[in-house]
Amino acid sequence: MSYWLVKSEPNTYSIDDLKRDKSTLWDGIRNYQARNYLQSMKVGDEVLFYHSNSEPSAIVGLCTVTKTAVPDPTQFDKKSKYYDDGASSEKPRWFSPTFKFSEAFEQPIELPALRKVAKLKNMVLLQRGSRLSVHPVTVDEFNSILALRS
DNA sequence: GCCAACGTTGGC
DNA sequence: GCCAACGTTGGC
Repeated sequence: MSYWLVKSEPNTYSIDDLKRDKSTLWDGIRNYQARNYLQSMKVGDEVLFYHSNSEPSAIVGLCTVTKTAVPDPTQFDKKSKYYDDGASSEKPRWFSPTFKFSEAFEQPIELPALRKVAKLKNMVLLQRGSRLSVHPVTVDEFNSILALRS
């Protein structure tokens, strides 16, 4: 099993939206490295849900991969802001797994708190200038983060 | 709102 | 294939 972290701006799609929807297709990702990670997600993988551009930014919950990636339908939708001219149904470029809501933390684990944890100092999220919106988390990092839940 | 970091685009 | 210009992300 693998562990991941995904970012979302809460005014775009929040953990509460996922809680309400119960399950969601993770679409609209337009970065190749993030795309490759989305494609390698397996059913049962655990995914930390992070609110970016938030006050404060924080890890706010947990979800689970319930379906491996399929072609992201928004790349074919001319009306979508994620439409991609260079993608076709024969040659899709972007892919989306499905996540199921698992848990919303009672207390979000805020970015400053994460920075204080020695074990997390190498975490991708905390690297200077890290903008990657989907990335792997080690099992140690994952467990350290869950241990911070109150 | 500012700006650093980084990815992408396109001219050459 | 280089690299300048530009766009986006995201912390502060």
